[in-house]
Amino acid sequence: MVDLAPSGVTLGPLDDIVGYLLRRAQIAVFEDFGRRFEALDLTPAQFSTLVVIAETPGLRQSDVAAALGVQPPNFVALINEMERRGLVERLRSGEDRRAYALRLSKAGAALLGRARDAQAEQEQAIRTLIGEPERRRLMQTLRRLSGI
Amino acid sequence: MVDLAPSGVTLGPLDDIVGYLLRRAQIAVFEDFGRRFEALDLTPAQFSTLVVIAETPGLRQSDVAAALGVQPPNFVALINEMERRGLVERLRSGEDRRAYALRLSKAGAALLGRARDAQAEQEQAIRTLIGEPERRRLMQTLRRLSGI
DNA sequence: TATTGTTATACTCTATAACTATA
DNA sequence: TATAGTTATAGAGTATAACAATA
Repeated sequence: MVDLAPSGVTLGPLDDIVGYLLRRAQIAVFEDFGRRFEALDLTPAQFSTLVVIAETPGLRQSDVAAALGVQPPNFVALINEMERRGLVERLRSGEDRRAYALRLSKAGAALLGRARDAQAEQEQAIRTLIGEPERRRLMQTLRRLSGI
Repeated sequence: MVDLAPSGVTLGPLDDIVGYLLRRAQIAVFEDFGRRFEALDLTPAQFSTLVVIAETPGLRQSDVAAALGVQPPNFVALINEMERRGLVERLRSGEDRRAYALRLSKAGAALLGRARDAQAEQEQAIRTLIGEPERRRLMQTLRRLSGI
């Protein structure tokens, strides 16, 4: 006969561990992203791909994949889908005919415009929650933490 | 004939998006965790499970799973593996014979001790990187961000 | 020989439906 | 009829090996 503990669970020490809190916050923010981007039908990976291509049109697939930390084989399916939807164009390079130069289509640029708006709204929600000075401070700290 | 852009990729606006920086920092911190916990053979999910059970011995599986945000079916395999390794004990409850009361074994408590040391070292590395006041401020902000 | 993009594949995480044994 | 734990399964995300075309 063993007794069960009453179900009032406490996370205890977990609530003072940066990695744990980082994970929980990341999940919450990504779920919020999912709700905001549902109508646009864009995942975080697709959104960041559009942003990088818009920033530097003509990049090779491998450069974009490396910048985003995606393995080249996994990036193929991601670009296939966005090309199928008419958001991204693959253009064979004249200099190196193995490589594609990636560009946004008109539709891709238009969708990215709407996506940036949705993204700005999320950033505004974060500002409302923690304040702008704290948001800037958080971003600075997160950049440093990436170098652990 | 299409020109490729020179491969100097810039992430552009992504570097000012909290969600993106959160994800990058979380990946970096979890990779660091992976290196530190390699010898202990513990994943973040296993470590947090040990912590919660140690904090409140006798909890049911479903309570621990809910506290950690793991679906009950996925939690079964996690507990199976830790029971197989002799770290966790499943004890049939007398009050409710459907439920298990979870406890750490001696070996589980010992391994958790070593894991807490490894975890404290990671926390110290973070202190070295960003300073203790900033670490406390970060944790507070992350807790608030989880409520987005 | 090396590199770009690709295919095939496998492994981890996560989510849902449906079962069993108890309540 | 409902709940605790379980099984089966399917979908993402991520990783590596090996190939064709081109350099």
